[in-house]
Amino acid sequence: MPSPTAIEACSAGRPITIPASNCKKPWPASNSRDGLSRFPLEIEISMIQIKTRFAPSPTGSLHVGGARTALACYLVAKKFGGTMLLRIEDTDRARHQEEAVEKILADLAWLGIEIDEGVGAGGDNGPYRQSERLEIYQAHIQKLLDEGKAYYAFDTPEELEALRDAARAEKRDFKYSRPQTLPTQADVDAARAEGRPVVVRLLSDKRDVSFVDEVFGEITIPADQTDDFIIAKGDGWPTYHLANVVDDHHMGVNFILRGQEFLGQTWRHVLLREALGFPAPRYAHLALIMDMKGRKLSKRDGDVEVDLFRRAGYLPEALVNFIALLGWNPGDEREFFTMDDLAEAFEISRVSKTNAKFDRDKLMSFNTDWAAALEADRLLGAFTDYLSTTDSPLADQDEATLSAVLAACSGFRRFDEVLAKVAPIFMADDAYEYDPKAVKKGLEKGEGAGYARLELILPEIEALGDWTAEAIHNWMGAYCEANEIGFGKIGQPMRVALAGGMFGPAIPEMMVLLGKERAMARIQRTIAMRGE
RNA sequence: GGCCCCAUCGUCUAGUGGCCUAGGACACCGGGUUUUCAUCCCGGCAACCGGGGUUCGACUCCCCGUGGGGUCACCA
Repeated sequence: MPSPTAIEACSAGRPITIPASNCKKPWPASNSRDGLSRFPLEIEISMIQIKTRFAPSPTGSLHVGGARTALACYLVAKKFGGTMLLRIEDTDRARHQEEAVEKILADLAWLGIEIDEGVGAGGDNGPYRQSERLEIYQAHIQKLLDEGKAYYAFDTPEELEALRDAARAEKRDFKYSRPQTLPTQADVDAARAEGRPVVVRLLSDKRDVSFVDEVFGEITIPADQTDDFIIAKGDGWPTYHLANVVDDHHMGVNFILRGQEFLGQTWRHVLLREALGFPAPRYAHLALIMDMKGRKLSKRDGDVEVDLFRRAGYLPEALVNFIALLGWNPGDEREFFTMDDLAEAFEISRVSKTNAKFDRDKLMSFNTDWAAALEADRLLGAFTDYLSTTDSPLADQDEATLSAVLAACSGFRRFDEVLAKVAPIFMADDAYEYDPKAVKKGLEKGEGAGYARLELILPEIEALGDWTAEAIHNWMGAYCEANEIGFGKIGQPMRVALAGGMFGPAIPEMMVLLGKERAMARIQRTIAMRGE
């Protein structure tokens, strides 16, 4: 059964560094040269081994809000040569989804966020899944009980709900009222015998609770807003608050970054932490990401899961760059950042307190820029990764072909656009479809001028010696000049003949991708269509 | 509703009392380059939530109002 030794065991031999938090004067900082804090530092930052953690609950795959938090954890750890830990918070057995853990790991990896310790990385402070740490939590709960800092309670959820309803009806806050005399072990036994639930509540100090947040400054929760919250559920498992505080301490986490939804609940953590005798970590809460209507981002808004962006043809570099700039900026006018650039430039002191709206147009713009900037190798790798999520016939092409496709589509915004542009090329020569509007405009207009032009140029194309984009392009230019016509006069008919529509890569590139034989076949097929 | 937090172009934001006639980027509008789509280039439109203070001087500091968000679980 749980004993104090279990507690000692999990913190044995691990010196706890005291972070320079909890300093009084919060605003503004005059000496935040390290960029880590807007507040005066009491300890040189270089002396502290920073350890951040991302602690998702495995209820689904990673969404952009989680990705942003994880990115901040990664960046802070990396900037200061610290470590980032990944812990899975699965104390709620009902909502647990095992596949979610693998998905989260894959999403983080795709984004380029590397975990130093924890699930998927190992380490000496495990296990890193809360579902495997029950004894540790129970030991701490028992310790609190033994020291008179926590007590048992037997209310049923129904009774609690009734109390809340009553409070609401009277327009006053519901706060759990502590019994005059705390239950004894005999009361516990009696309750159990009666079949009543047995939970444990923290005996909260009745006082205002203050703490310093690195982005929001000093936060104070009035005493009348706190109460004796539950730390152990009826099923014996700890609540989020207890498990979280215990784990952060024993795992050596000293810098907590998380969403702003926890800001108003942090008082529970400080009270718990103090009852447990743990030193204070530094806190930084990140403002939330909203949809374009200003509401909390949800699945109703479409792609909010990282994996969906991957499947939609976005580059992880672009997503990371965009997300990093949601609520943070370097202070100058740079906007283009690699992960390494971010790690160097990122400063908690420059993180905004305002919620940010997730603007897909801007994400698209970043993606376009990144697609143009990425080295050919990396771009090819990303494209291959994208193709692996589709059922496109492109997925079977060799690297040389894929590279040629990418080059032919330079200026593209997203991988799905590349796919759309070259799709006709990778269909059978008698299978791609003609866009009626394009046929009318490029072929039929002017009493079949387009068809006539195709017939005229076919022999010249056949006579072409070099089948390279450059040679084809030169020939087209020379032909237009010799016949005193504009480029469009042959370009439009050729485009329709080659791909059936009015958009796609440049014609020479398309022809090279097709090969001479297939290009000719397509032109012939198109000519044969005349008069049908 | 109580409590906590926030408030500059449509969006992300710069701004730490005079450098602000408020800067950049995306979007949008106009023009240009281009054989198509896209890219790219040039130009333009566009904001300090309101009211009181403080000050010689407020986008910047204080107060109130308004608006928005978060949170008030045996979920995390």
